[in-house]
Amino acid sequence: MAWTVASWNVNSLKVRLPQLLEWLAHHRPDAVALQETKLEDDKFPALELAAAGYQVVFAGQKTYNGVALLARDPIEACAYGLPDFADEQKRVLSGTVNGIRVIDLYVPNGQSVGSEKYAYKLNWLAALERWLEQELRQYPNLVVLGDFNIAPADEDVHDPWEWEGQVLFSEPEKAAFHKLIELGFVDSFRRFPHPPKTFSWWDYRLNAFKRNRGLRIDHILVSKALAARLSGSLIDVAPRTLERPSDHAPVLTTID
DNA sequence: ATGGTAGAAACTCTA
Repeated sequence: MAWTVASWNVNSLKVRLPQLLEWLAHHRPDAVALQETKLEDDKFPALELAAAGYQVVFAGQKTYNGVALLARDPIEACAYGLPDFADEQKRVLSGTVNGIRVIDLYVPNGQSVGSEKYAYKLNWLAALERWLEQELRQYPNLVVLGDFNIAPADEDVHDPWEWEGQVLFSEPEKAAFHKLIELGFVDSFRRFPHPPKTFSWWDYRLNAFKRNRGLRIDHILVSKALAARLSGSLIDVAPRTLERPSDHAPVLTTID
């Protein structure tokens, strides 16, 4: 039986809940990782999602960040945050669904190369790498997905020359992404053919979506054991065409 | 040309 997992940076779950419910009804993914919920936990729409057939776990805060996992079957052994990296920002949430360990990430944006937030991003990614090395040993069936805020290769950027050296596409960020891959992950999207210039995020400004001036910064990495079972991958741009969209499109991967 | 838009919240920060 095929198993589908998705990731979507919703940029405010309060605003995007109607779009999310519609999207869940249409795609019926088995597990979903959300980022930028921007909700404190007492405001999380657990009842609405339960009515849609999803169990939920979440780690939120006011105004910024916030992650959540949704699944049709129970989410077990939940864990919060990066170990050995004290952080008030709610960016990491883990759980086991249908025997597959799922880690939802909202990687720091980094703001601009050389800024304090950029240094925080690189330190955060180094801590992530150390942790995922251990997680891979513990969980052979491991999915790490979310908003990585890194476009890993030229093919993932509408204009690599324009973006060269910029945050989301700087060499240290790309190096950090490739070190994650080298731990033993596969970028599920690139296991299947896609049209050129397929992206997952477009700036709200300057008609970037209409002009397809996007980046592919949302990723679903799967361990080698799961990579052998991949049967498809997709970025669903439809929600980005709606009124009042998130700036990110959902990404999906199916495992047989 | 260093802009512009969106979200949350509070007249600014983050992305």
